[in-house]
Formats: sequence, C-alpha cells, structure tokens
Amino acid sequence: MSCEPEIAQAVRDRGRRLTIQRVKILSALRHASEHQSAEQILAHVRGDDPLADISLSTVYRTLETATALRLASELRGASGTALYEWNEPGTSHHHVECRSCGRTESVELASLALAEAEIREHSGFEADIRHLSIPGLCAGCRGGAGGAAGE
Amino acid sequence: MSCEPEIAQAVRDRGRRLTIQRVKILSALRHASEHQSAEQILAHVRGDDPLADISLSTVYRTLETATALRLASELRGASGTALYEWNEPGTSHHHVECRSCGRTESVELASLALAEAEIREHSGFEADIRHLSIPGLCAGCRGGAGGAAGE
DNA sequence: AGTGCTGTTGCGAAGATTCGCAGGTGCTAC
DNA sequence: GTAGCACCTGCGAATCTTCGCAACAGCACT
Repeated sequence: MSCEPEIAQAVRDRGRRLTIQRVKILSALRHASEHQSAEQILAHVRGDDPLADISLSTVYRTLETATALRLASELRGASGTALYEWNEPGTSHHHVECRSCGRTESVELASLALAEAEIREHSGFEADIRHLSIPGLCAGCRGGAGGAAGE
Repeated sequence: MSCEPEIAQAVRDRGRRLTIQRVKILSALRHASEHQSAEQILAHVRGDDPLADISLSTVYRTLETATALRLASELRGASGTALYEWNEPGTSHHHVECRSCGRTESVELASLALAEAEIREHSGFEADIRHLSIPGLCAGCRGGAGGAAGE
C-alpha cells in the first residue's frame, strides 16, 4: 500500500504533504480500471483496509488537489456525479460524453494540441486541454433515438 | 415580455411546449449581459415581473432543456456553481477558466472546429465543441501568484 | 369553443459537493 | 529525538443541483 514511490514523489515534489490519506486515495484511483466517483474511491479505500477511516470530504479535497497538480483529471459530465481518473504522465486523451445515453468514450485528438497553442497566443492563458470532457451525441443516439437534437 | 418570437419559434420548432416560464427564463438569459447562474436568472425574472412565481427547479430544467436544444450553453466551472449563457445562432466561442483566480475569459478558437471533425471521424460522435469551457491558468496567475501549479 | 393526452411545473426531499472550524500530524530546524 | 509551524483531516452544516410525484396547462383534434 505504501509502496507507491511515484505517488509519494509526485505529491512531495509539488510542495504538498504526504499523508496516509492521500497515498491511499491516489493509489486507489491509480489502480482503478475506469473512472471513479468520489464515493467509489472511498469504498475502494475502505475495502482495501477497513481500518482506514477516511472522510468523504478528504476524498473530494484530495481529488481536487490532485487535479490541480495534474495528477488526476476530473470529468464533470451531465450525470450530476463527478468522475475522476488517474493521469498517466505524458499521456493525453479526451472524453466525449453522449448527452442522450450518458456513455463516455475516450478519444485522442491531435487537433486539441493546436488549440492549446492558439489559446496561449490569444489570451496568454495556459490551458489544460489534456483530459478534457466534451459533450456530444454518440453515433447510436444520433441514429434516431436521440430525440429532438437535430440541427 | 411575450414579444420574443425567436424564442417562441425556437422552442416550438423543436417540439417543446411554449410556456410562460420558458419564455421568461430564456428571455432573461438572452438579455443578460454576461453569464448567469440559475439563481440570478430567477431573481431577474422576478424582478421583471414580481407576480412571476417560478420555481428554481423549473429554472434548472429549462436551462437543461435549452442546453440540449442548443439554445443555451452551460458552463460548469470549478466555482461549484453552473453558469448559463444564451447562444446567438451561428456564433461560436469558447471559455477558458483560470483555476487559480476563477476568472473566465472568452476566446474564439478556430482549431476546435477541426477537433469536431476529428471526433466524428474517430468515433462517429457528433461533438458539441462550440461553447466549451476549458480549464487553465491565466496570464496573471501564471506569473507567480498561481502557487504550486508549475509544470 | 370543448376535450384529452402528455409534456411541464411546483414542491419537497434526496443527493452531490463545498465550506468552516477545531484538532491532528507531516515536515523542517534545532 | 524534540519542538513548532502550517498544512490536512474529520465532522457537521450549508449550498447547489437533481429527482419523484401530483396537479396544471399547452397543443391538436373535433
């Protein structure tokens, strides 16, 4: 559990304190096979170690911190529940979420790298376009089940 | 107040019913000078017409509907409060939100149009990249006030 | 103009997320 | 190893948003 040198390194490198809670939460997120909600992460942490009594607030705060530190990404879809995902260093991908069926798909978009440069040029903004969540309509729902979403 | 033929048209064209509430809410949103929260819109509607007793739920639902119909855009920033904005037909712009100071700026990004095509190609997804909200760090905060957000 | 079907609304409750505060604990300096 | 500072945590409360249900009201048809 504590053998997560990369997590420890990443947290401390960025001037944050290394706490048991952070290691457990980030470790759970990192080893999750898919996007996790705050509650799922909490359940996972407790499952691994029933003695771990971590508060939901801490999970939220840790995830927020990790997002700011670029260790994780937050996906706030239309589902009303935020999902979190561990960022493998150096990788970059994006999510498209169908607003009809709610399904989320991962895609890798080269053109978004351009957008990052364009933003910096326009407004001096350092955009974080990696791991972005994009709303849309998936192929299936577009076929007809999508309802009144025509353009 | 009811002389909003475009709103009426847009709502009915899309197979939705035209209600007093929808007209008032969308009208308030349309004439707002900047992004509005659900509460601000409600206050505005009540200000225009104190007899209008519209529930906050209805504001949220109407805004959700309007977003699905592409009449409005929803910005869910890190502020914890969703903001809404009227979409002028044919226009398209994007928002960058500073995760340090919270400020939101509008930019127009040509490269995102490419991304839309790229997404469709990759996954058949009909993405709605217009009016997207992008997290980042503004020029001011990047200068040093941003804290431990260095890369 | 009247009638009926079904989408909408209002209300209250539930769920998700953030905030404030007091106490605990990691990290640094001795 | 110890002391101290400031960051973190846990808890509970506040806030924002969504949901479920019964009543209401558009819209289409007669």
